[in-house]
Order: sequence, then structure tokens, then C-alpha cells
Amino acid sequence: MSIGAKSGAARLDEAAQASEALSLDAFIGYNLKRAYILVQEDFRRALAGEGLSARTFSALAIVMQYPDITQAEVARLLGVDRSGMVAITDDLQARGYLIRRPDASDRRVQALAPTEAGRLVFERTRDKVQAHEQKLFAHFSAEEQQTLLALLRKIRNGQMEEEA
Amino acid sequence: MSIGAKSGAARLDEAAQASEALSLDAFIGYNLKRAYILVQEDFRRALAGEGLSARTFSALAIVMQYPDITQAEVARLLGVDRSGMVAITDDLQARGYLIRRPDASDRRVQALAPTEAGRLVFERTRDKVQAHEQKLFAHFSAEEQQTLLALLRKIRNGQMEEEA
DNA sequence: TATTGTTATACTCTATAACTATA
DNA sequence: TATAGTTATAGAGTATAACAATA
Repeated sequence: MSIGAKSGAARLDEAAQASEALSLDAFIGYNLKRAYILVQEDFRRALAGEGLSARTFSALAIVMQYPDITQAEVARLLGVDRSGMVAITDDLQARGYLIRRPDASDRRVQALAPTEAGRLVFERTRDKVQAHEQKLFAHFSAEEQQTLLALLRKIRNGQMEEEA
Repeated sequence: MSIGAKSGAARLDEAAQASEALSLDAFIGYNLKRAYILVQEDFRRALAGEGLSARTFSALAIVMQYPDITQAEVARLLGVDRSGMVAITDDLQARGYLIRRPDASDRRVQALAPTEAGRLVFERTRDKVQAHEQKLFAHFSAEEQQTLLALLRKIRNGQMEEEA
């Protein structure tokens, strides 16, 4: 089964002790990636029945928060390219969750407004996501959750200051 | 430029205050994603000159840490599918950073062993990544960095316990 | 000149299914 | 039966470049 005489697991443990310094686990970036993958998979499972992906959920949340926002503004808030917003908007409109509303004062833009169905599905999925996040972080104390949230936000803050 | 009489930014600030409860920023998952994207882009920039991606770097790190490991074991450690390891191994072998070494005791497996060039490039890129991570988290205290690391690891721990 | 929405396009990453050779 | 390595393939997500309409 394994390469030498020892079992694979035993060999790995031994090697790990011998070369702690080489470990990926020492990098924040690596741990961030692994954590993100886990949480994202969990998120996907939580929203499986709703037909919403992470990005459509996020876009719908932004439209709920800022009714009559433009696609370009949503893209900026989410940190993605304008071009990617078309498919997301198409998807949400096809499901009847928002409408493109022409703006009289600027005929280039189409304001995005949630429909009643969009409002309902957002509130339902938001609750699902909240419940799932609570389950996912059940082994975290309230303080640990707040600390994690604050530290994750701080990563973005440092980056934003650098850009400005 | 904007939809109403107000500027886009002013309108967004106002709306944000009016609907704090709808905000994506309340979700750990969303903040984790945004943070991950930033750190990953930074990582990419740091390794731009080396021709190594995050996954090839990670795989090389594992092979350095566990010489003569198999592709399947690397895949398990990295949490990806075996099939994806082929392209990564091909890439690292084509660059001369590792070799596939047939295993006499199990002719299905090919042990992965770093070459001297692989050792050198790994140590150089690891230092680059460390330096870049230090710069990226310069606005974090040493304690904050350790706390973040511990909390990120804890996310995976909770998941792994659940699987076991 | 700059911006909005849009299309076409290509690239990265990843997973699934199937195959073979081995165990 | 199960596992290792492999291939083919398809999907999600994202970015870039270009265009017309409009500011």
C-alpha cells in the first residue's frame, strides 16, 4: 500500500515532525484558502435548493440594500468586472427576482430593482445562510466569531488604504 | 451621472445606514471570500516571476516536506482530486523541480521527489511568499496574525471532526 | 474623453467519469 | 474489490478587449 515498510500515515507524521519549517500551515494565505473552500462548499450546500450561487446571492443582497443601483455600481461593490454582471443580472431577472428599469435622467444606465419575489427569496436564503453559518461556526464562541469577522474585514481595510 | 439628484456615493452611504441589517458584511463567509481574493491576488503578484501558481507552489511544498510521497497522498493533503494532480506534477516535472520515481514495492505508484533545482526554487519562493505575507499583514500586530491563523485553522478542525 | 451595458472570447481551476495496471 | 495514475471532458467563475449609445 505505501512506499516503504511503514504505513502512509506513520510516515507522514514522522516527516512532519522532521520538517516543521517547510509546512504550508505556517502561511496565513494557505489557511485562508483552505478555510474559504470549506465555507464556500458549505454555502453551496445551504443554497442548493434555491438555485442561487454565491455571486447571485451577493448581487441580490446588494440590490436589496441599494434599490435602483446600477450594474456598474454593484460590480464595484462586489469587486468584480462589469462584464460579469450581465450574466448575473440576466439570471436574477430570468428568475423574476429583479427588473432592469431604464433611467430617464441617464439613458445609458438601467437601474436594478428587486421584485416582491426577489425580496422573499432573498430573505429566505439570507436566513438559510445565517443558520448554516451558525452551524458551521458552532464550535466558535461568540467572541471568536466577532474576532474572526473583525480580522477578515481588517485585511480588506489595509488593502483599500493602500489603493487610496 | 447618477440616478437621482445625489451623487452615487452619497446615495450609497445613505442607503447603507438605512438598511444595515441587509448587509453582506455581516456574513463571515462573504468577508472570508473577499479577504481570500485579495490575499490570493497578492500571492499571485509575489510569485509572478517564478512561474509558480498557488497550487504548484503548494504541491511543491508538500513534496519538499514529504519526499517520495505519492500523487494521491499529495491530493489528499491538499484536498483536491487525484486527477488534478497530473497536470500539476507534469508542470513541476517539466520545469525540472521534481521527478517521478517508480516504486519497486508497488508498481502502481510513482514517488515524487524534489530535484536540487526544485529545492532551490522552493526555498526562494517560500521566502518571497513570507516576505509578501509580512507586507500584506504589516498593519496587523504579531498577536493579531497569530489569532487569525489560529481561527482559520479552527475552521478546518471543526470540519474535520465532523467528517471523522 | 469617459462611462454603461453588452458580447465574444479565453483562461484558470476544479470535478466527474471512465480506463489500465496493479494490489 | 480497491487503489494509483491517467485522460477526456465539462462546468463555474473571472478577466480582457472591443463595440454602440450616451454623457
